[in-house]
Amino acid sequence: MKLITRETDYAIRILKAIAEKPGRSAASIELSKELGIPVAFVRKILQVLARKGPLTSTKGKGGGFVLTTPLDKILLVDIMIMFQGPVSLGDCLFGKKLCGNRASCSLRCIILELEGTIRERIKNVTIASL
Amino acid sequence: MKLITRETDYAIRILKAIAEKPGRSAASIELSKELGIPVAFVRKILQVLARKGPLTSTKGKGGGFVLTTPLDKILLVDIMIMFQGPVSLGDCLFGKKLCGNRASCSLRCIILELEGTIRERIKNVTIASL
DNA sequence: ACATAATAATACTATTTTGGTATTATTCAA
DNA sequence: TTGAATAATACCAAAATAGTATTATTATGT
Repeated sequence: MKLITRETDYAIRILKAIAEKPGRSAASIELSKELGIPVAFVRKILQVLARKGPLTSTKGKGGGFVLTTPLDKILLVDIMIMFQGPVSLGDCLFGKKLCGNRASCSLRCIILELEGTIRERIKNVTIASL
Repeated sequence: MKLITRETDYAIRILKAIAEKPGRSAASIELSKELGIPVAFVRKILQVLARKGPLTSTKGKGGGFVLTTPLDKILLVDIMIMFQGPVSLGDCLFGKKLCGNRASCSLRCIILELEGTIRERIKNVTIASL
C-alpha cells in the first residue's frame, strides 16, 4: 500500500527540477532527460501542474514551464490531492451499504483516527522541505 | 487508498460469525448466506484462515470450520498480514533504485514515521474488540 | 506571412492489483 | 461405497495505476 503514488513522486521531482532553473522556462524534453522519466509522461504531469497548480506554460519556441509559486509555499498535500485525490485510508469498501453499523463500527473509528493523524502530520509539509 | 482490503474485512466478519456458533462447526454455504458473500469467495478466505490462522476444518458431511483461538486472542494485524502482507505505507515505488538519496530523503522519513504510528496504534487491536 | 518548434488536449494501451469464479481432487461419515 | 462436504489450485474480470501516441494549437524567428 502506498501513501504517495508514482505520479505524485514524479510531480515533486519535476517541481524541484524546475525550481533549479530560476529565471528561465524548462521544456518537457529537458526535464525528461534530466529525471529519466518518459517525455510523454512528464508532459502529462506538467499539464496537470499547469492547470491546477503552481506552474505556467509558455508555448512556442523557447517555451516551457515556469514556477509561479516558490517551493516553500507549495504544500505536499496539494500535490497529492491533484494526483491521487484527498488523503484517506477508509476509501469506501462497500460504497456506504452493507455495513449497517457503520456509526458504531470501531474498526472504522480506528481508521478515521489514523487518517486524521496522517493529515495532521503532513499538513504543513512543503515541497521545499523534501 | 485503503488501510484494510475487502478480503481482510470479510475475514473479520467471517471470524465473528463463526464465533457466534460455539460448539459446532460452520459450513461455508451457511456463512455465505448469512453474510451475503459469494460462496466461492468465502471458501477461499476460509482456506487461508484455516491454513495460516485460527481455524480448523473438518471435512465430510457435517463438517465445517471451528475457531481454535478465541477472538480476543486474535490480532487484527495478523489477519491483515495474512491477506494484505505487512502493514506498510512505503511500498517501494521504484524497487530500491532511482532514488539515490534514499537515506536522506525526508519524504521517506515522514512516510516511515507514519507507518510506525499506524503499527503502534493497531498493534493490540483484537478481533473481539471490533 | 509562414514554417517550425514547442506545448495543449485527449484518447488510447499496458500492467498490476484486487476481487471473484470454476474446476478438480480429496476426505470423511452415514 | 456413495455423496456431501472441504482442499487446492488455476483461472477470469474489473478497476486502478502507469505509460504512450496522436492530433491540434500556439508562438516566435526569419
